Amino acid sequence: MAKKITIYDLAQKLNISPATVSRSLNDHPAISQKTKDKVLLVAKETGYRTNKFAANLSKQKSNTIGVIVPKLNSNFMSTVLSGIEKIANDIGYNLIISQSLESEKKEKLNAKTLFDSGVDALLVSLAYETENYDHFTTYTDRKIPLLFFDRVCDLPNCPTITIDNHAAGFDATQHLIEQGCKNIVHISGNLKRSVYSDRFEGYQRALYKSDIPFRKENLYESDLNIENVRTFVERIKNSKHKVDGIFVSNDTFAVHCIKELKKEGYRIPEDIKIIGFNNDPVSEVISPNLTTIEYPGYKMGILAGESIISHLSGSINIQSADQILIKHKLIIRESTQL
Amino acid sequence: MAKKITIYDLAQKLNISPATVSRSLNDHPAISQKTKDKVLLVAKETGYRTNKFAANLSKQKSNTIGVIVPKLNSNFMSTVLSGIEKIANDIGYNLIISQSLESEKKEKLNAKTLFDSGVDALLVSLAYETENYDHFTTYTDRKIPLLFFDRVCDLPNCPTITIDNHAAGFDATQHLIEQGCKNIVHISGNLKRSVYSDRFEGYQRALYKSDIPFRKENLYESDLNIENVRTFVERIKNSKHKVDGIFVSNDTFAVHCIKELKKEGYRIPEDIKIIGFNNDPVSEVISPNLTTIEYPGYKMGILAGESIISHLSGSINIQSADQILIKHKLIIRESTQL
DNA sequence: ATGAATTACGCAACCGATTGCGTAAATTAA
DNA sequence: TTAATTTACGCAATCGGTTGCGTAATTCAT
Repeated sequence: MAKKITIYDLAQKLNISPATVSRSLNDHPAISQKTKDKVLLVAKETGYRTNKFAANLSKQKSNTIGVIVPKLNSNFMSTVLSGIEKIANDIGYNLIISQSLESEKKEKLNAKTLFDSGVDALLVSLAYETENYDHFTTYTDRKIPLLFFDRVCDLPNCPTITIDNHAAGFDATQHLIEQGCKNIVHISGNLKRSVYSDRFEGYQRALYKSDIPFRKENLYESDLNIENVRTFVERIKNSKHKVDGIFVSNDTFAVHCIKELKKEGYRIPEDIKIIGFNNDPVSEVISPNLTTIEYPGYKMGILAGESIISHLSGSINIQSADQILIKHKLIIRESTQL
Repeated sequence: MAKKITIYDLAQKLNISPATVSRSLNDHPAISQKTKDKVLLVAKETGYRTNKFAANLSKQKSNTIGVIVPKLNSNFMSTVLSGIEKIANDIGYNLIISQSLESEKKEKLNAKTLFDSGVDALLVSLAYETENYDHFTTYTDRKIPLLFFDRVCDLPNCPTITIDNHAAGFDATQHLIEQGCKNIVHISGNLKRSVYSDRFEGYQRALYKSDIPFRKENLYESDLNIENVRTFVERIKNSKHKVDGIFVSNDTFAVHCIKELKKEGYRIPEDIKIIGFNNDPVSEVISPNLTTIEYPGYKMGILAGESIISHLSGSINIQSADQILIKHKLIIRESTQL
């Protein structure tokens, strides 16, 4: 059971003051190199470890970044987190990760807990449900850097990182149109979230541009839970107007649609063409391979990390509310091409 | 910009001592209900938030659990983390998550950082590389609960959570044998990790039990990175003895093997039967659907969380080094059955 | 009513590092 | 050699709760 040794112990051993020890350890310019060396040496020998609790208290910062995500266990989200962690780890920050499980209530709770834990910054991807953003004012009031990624909101002066979902939705739909689709269904997530509503608008704009009328019944809003695939396929089957293209806002859902449609005897892409979203690993496993929009999660994580760091280090003016857009890319595979 | 208010402020407002405020806030029995009520009320009104830094310092605990995983972005690991987070969150603990990226060096660094951050407990799934476990003695010395899951090691008095990999490897192989396979290849991860070596032993035992000789060339050890699929398939093709069954220690790798083998003209399961491991979502997307071993990640996370919590709350004797085994299950699908 | 037993709360010493301010010591200038 | 700078370090307050111990206040028993 190793003894806890403090700067006071070191000070005593060296016959100097704790203040000097502290400054030496932090490489403060007002301390001579000779003294620093002595301190560092003894610190090594005794196995001194700085007590973060004390340092945090006196500095009022924790070297910790909080993250709230809807759920950890999705390929996209864990990839983003992986990127964030990489950056945080590289510069010596810890990451406290919590999930809202798509519940606004839990999100509020997590925001509060993380605040009380004294995170130096907060990264958020919103829950489906969240409509009210008051739980973040605690942060903005105290000038704690706050950044939204993927599922963002329009809070003033809050940087966001997303792809251009509007353009991506447009590109996806446009691609289907170019492949000859005349009656395209769009399966969307919760339209309260701009990620989805933007894609939906892009979809509409593409239709409009090609003089294809938008039919209300061609919009299918859901939580993209694959349990709903069945219902959706029924709807396709019973559709008055023959559906020949589907733009799904999520690869996993798209993949299961393909499976189900194939069971129903549809040929893909001959009868129906399908495009997904995210470029999830499953998109290359399904047969036919799924055309999709690449949504670079890791890069998003890296950028989110870097961006929040730069805010923390104060190198960026806190008022400079930036909106980072990451490039998406259309990846054409078999599900939309003969 | 809200003012920071402390227990001293509350004390002043109420004309009582900070000690009483503190005890009231913590529902200490020595304080009358009347006083507690008054304190709570004023605390609410003024928007008092306890300063965790100070509390941590004086209590020498952080209400934080550290986690080190090889990588965040795998379906299995993020599912486990999701379970851990659920438990931690429910009982008011924060989770600091870091990834070793399969590097022993980084794992050591993370262990040190988390220790310095004052985590109350540590959950670890080891990196491929790790052979030396000295970085954990800091924890055991200080009696900080330490638990390994999935990729575990045999440190004395350290609880572990795994499935019975030996039995699972046996079941997988036995299943292939029952389906008529005579020459079964095993694709394993790094055999330094017991998860993999146990499965390998199970594989051997199953062969032995059916009087099938084990051929050295039928063991393929790799990092299970799908870039190696190609090499592996070549090896199958050029094998002296016709391979008719493959047991892969990882679904993702197995799925890509199927893709590649199909390209080479092999029929699955007619020519070669394949069984994977993990029951990853992709296993139900590939055609033919992949037979696999279910490895309940979420449950593992839940158990890991609960177990470490019980150690924390001291309800379990610290010496009671337990080894929790989670039940696995053989899931038979098309890739092994005609 | 009075001593004994409870109950309710305050005092003050921590927890361990940080930091503004002041000053002795060392260096330079005159 | 002495005064003016500069350098190097120490003092002591501070961050905000927590908690052992002591005592005043209240309740109970007789």
